[in-house]
Amino acid sequence: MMELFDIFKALGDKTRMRIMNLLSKQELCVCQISEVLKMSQPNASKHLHRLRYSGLIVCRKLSQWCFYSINEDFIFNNTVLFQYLMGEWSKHKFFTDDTKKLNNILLDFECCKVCMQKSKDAL
Amino acid sequence: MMELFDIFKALGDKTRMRIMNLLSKQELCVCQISEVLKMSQPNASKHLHRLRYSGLIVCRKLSQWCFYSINEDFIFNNTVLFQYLMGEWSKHKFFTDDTKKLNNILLDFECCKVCMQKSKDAL
DNA sequence: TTACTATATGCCCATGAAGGAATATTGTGA
DNA sequence: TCACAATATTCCTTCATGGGCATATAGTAA
Repeated sequence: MMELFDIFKALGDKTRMRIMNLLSKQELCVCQISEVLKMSQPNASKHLHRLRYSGLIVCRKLSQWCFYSINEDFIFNNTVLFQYLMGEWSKHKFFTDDTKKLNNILLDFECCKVCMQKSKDAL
Repeated sequence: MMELFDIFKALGDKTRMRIMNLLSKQELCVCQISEVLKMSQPNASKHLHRLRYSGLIVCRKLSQWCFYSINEDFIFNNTVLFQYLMGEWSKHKFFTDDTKKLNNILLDFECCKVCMQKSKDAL
């Protein structure tokens, strides 16, 4: 089994929980995450690595961009837990603020217009 | 809100997850937990303190014994999560082994016959 | 009081995790 | 080739954590 405490350890960190909330909305690249969460790119990258290593997220590479998203297997194997998380994230301002900010950045932020287009084209 | 990541941090430890599994079966005192999990009493005590501080469990004192149990408020506020946990605990041998051992100890272990009786009398 | 029991706390050590800063890697385009 | 962009990795420091051990506390019984 994917060790139960590993899942909880991975989620037992403010930053990683915030990342999971963002990824539950849509696939994102590192620069978008570090922008929304106002953190350095290396730091975001490291947390993403951790989440990926724990099996919670997956990565899809497109030229120089890396698009992260929630691992479908994780959702499938932990449906109830994921439902709970979605519920909590939508309930607390702390997370909905991040979500709002994400939406703003998707509209206004220059950095990732190219990669967003690439992402869409590739689908 | 009870901080979401605090819940996950508290559960993101093998020992504490095992304790939660045991307490989901029934109210227990420290000596029973340390016996089942084969760990020192101070160590069990410290983990229980952590779980209590995080709001996951409560303690009921009866003379020199301390009976720990899952916090009903926690269950009420996190029903879906608790369902998930109960499901996982019953699914994996790692936890069901602890549960079996608990049952054996409740029958055979001398240490807590007195306190178990006290516990029942007090209800 | 004293002895004993159950539990809690404090000290210590070793390990691990988070974040900053610099650097390495990989891919693109000129 | 070189320059640049997105991401990953490494080093370092700091801080949190888990567990062993000894000790303190609280409650009971003689």
